[in-house]
Formats: sequence, C-alpha cells, structure tokens
Amino acid sequence: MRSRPLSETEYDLVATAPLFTALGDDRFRELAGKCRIEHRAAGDHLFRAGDIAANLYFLLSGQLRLVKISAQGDETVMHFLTLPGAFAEAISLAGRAFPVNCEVMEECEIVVVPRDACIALLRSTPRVATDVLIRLIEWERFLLGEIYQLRHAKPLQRIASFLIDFEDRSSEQRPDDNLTAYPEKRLIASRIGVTPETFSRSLRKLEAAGAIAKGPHLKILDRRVLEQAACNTAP
Amino acid sequence: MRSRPLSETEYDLVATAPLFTALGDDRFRELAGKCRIEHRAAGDHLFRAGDIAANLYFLLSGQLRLVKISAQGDETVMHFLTLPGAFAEAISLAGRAFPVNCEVMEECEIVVVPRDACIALLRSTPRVATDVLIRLIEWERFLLGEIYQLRHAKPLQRIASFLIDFEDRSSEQRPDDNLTAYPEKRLIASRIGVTPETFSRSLRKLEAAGAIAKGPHLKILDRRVLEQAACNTAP
DNA sequence: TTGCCAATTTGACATGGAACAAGTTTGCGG
DNA sequence: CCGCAAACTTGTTCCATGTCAAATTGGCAA
Repeated sequence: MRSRPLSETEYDLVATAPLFTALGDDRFRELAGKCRIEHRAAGDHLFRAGDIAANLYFLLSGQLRLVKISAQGDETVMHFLTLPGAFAEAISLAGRAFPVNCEVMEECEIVVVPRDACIALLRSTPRVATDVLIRLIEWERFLLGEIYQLRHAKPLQRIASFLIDFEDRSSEQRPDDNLTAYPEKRLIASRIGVTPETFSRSLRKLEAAGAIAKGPHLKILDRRVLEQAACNTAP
Repeated sequence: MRSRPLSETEYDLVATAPLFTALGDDRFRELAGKCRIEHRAAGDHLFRAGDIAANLYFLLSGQLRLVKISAQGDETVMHFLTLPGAFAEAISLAGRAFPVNCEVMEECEIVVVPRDACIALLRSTPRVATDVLIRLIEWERFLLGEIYQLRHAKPLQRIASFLIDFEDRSSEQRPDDNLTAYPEKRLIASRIGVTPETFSRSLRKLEAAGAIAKGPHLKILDRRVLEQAACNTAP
C-alpha cells in the first residue's frame, strides 16, 4: 500500500468522474492535493460491511468485487468493479456503514479521497449533491433490474445477460480487439446466483449454440445467439 | 382527485418525515403552503415508469405498490407502501425518470410536494441533501437484502421473512391489537417472486406448522415458528 | 519436472417449484 | 338474491437446478 502523486493522465481520468465535473479546475486541483493513491494486492479488503465510510474511492486500474455476507456467513457477489471510475460516493458523503465488503480481485491502484474533503466539496458546490443522487439512482435502477431477473429469468438467461452486459461495459473503454478479462467463474456464478456446477453446464449449452468459444476461456463468438438466449423464455 | 388544506394532525405527521425535520418551523410552513392533497381511488396510477419525476410525495393514508414492468410486459411488485411517510424523494430532487409504476391498492390520501419547492428547499438547507442520501442508502440496503434472499432463500423462507417484516412495520404504527391489513395474495406472491400456486401451498405449510391462522385471512399466530421457517435451510 | 491445492468439469440423483388444468370461493353489480 | 369474473385453492406432471461425489484441469512453488 505505497503512496505517490497522480500522474497527469491519471489526474485527467479522475477529473472525468461525474462527481467531479461540477467542480471548477481550481477546486478540483485543491481536492486532488488531498488524495492519495493506494496499491492493493489481490485478496485485500478495501472495506468491510459494517465499516463506517471514511473515504470516497476512484478505481484507476485493477478489479474489485462487492460482496454481501449474510448473517449465516454465506457470501454473494453483488457487483464487479472492473472499469476506472468513482465508487462509494453516496455512502461516503453520508458517512454510513457499508452494506457490502469490497475485495480486491486483481492488483489495484485506487485514489482515496478523504471524506472531509468531499464534505467540504459538497458544501461549496451544491450541484455535487445532485450528481451523487443521480449516480445512486442509477445504481438503484441496476439493483431493481437484478431483482427482476432473479424473479423471472432462468439461470441460462441470466448468464447470457451478464456476459453481454459485462462485454459491453468492458469493450466500452478498451483499446480495440483485446480480450475481455473476466473474473473467476465461481465468482461469476455467485454474482449470477447459481452454483458453479450449473454455471459450468450452462456455458456448455452456450458453446453448443455457438454463442461463446469452446475451451476454458470465456469469449463471445456470436452476440446474436447470446441475446437470443437472454430473452428466450423457452430453453 | 379533490384538494383540501392539511389538517393540524396531518401537518404534524408530514413534519416528521426525515426529509423535513432539518427544516425550521417557518420554512416547513412555507413549504406546506405549496403542497396539495390528492385523493386517489384503487387502481389509479400515481406515476408510471419512465415518467420524469415532478413531485415528491407523502402518503397520509391508504396503500400503494411499486411495480416494475419488463420489456416483455411482465409485472413484478417491488414494494408495498402501506405506512404514512415520504417517498420518491431522491428521484424527485434529481428530476429523473421513475424506474417503476406506482399504483393505488387501496384508496389513498397523498400530499403532493412540487419539485420546484423541494429544489429551493435543497438550496436553502444543505442538510436536506444528506437526509435524502441517507434515505436512498437505506433503500439500497433493502434492495441488496432482497437480492440476497432471492439468491439464497427458498420460497417458504422468503414468505416467512416477508410476513414477519410486514407485520413488524405495520404494527409499529398501529393503535393496538388491530389486524394487519395485507395486500391481495397474488400481489404478495409477486412481491416475493413466486407463483400464486406456490404461495398458496406454502401458506398451508405454515398453517400446518401453527405459524399462521387457518382460513383465508392472513394472521400470524406464532411468531417463533415463523422466524424458524425464515431461517431453516432444511424444510 | 513434480506435487499440491484450488478451480472447474462431469456424472448421477432427488426434488421443489413452475406450468397446466380443474375446481372452489369471494366480491361486486345488477 | 343471483350471477359473473377474478382470486384463490388443489391436483398432477415434468424438468431444471441444487446437491453430493469424483475426476480433471490449471497454476504455482519447490
């Protein structure tokens, strides 16, 4: 967990976060001065459910997962954070307890913004509050969609939807025809809400349909077929 | 959909909303002057998914449900609003599109607060932003819990959990040993994410276990047994 | 290279819940 | 009071998915 200043590229990247665009250049520069960059190794916990949020984060590189742990100790992956961007904005501003764990899947660089600096920012620039609200509302919309899928879609459909969605979001900010870096399959299975066995079997069905490449590495071959699988109520 | 001023009791009730407690008496009185009360009959739609939020609402009496409609036209109940309280605060302040329909289950009285008045309030009293964030974060926590349950709990457990939860929230603000007024069973089934058939059969299992009263009317007899059913992985 | 451990795959099996199909009850309007 | 439509219940069937168990693969370090 070393610390270093932001490079110019990183600085520009962070400035693109919806949360920060409302700030003027000078104000953002001031905020940037209060940040630090943390390097985290796979397996680390950035925060745990129940911790009081004391920081806002911006993922520069690497991959994180948000994991909910039940009273009985079962874990379930709620979300993968795999693209550069801010997260935990709302909860940090509100200073509440995290509802999930944040675990490092793949070595990360993370900009840590102290909560105090964010609060000051909230005071000085009222529009920030609206921006954070909008981000949270979008996240809520995502969760509503998840609930809908869990109630109405069968595992195969959910898997197809996930693959399409993950591919989309990955390719969005990717040089060109690079491979999408998927998380471990057991984690995807948890995220989708099926057992690893069912996930494995479903992948083979998708292989048979020509939707994804055969072999141990996930790769979408035919997006059409996948979309079909995502909708088709009848298997 | 008639209109009338708030009675003193109603005025006091609305003032208890977390959103409004940050306001001073004078400021709240000013806001109250800009509100109107709407009466809505069962079956009405207060708003529909996709509508841009133009009002903030406070439910005085009656019952509402929030319903998500998929692209394929399937409906699923996301939540019952059965207690007095504010709702749609965040989305109203942000002026975004509703993600769900809001339908009247039982004749309602609703205080409608124009968005403009709320925005002004947000500007004049910064703490309001934090209060709204906190409300939204709690709603997020609820949704995360739902997702967890859908992934890990079987229908019987989910039903038991729902009954306990609904009973708790109802009795919280109820004179004394009045019956809890439950929504139609098909709606509860939708809310829980099972077919009406499975819901009906599960109720009989709970009857057999002595958890709820026999007969067509939902009534909790033995809370312990219900809690047991909510946890027990093994049926 | 070998060995070890975790991840993944495969197989066999039981079962719970969805789907379909009748009944039965309830509530409401005439 | 009657009759219809909607809600609810009950019965039956089927199959996808969870579970348990075992084999295979893959990554990593000695």
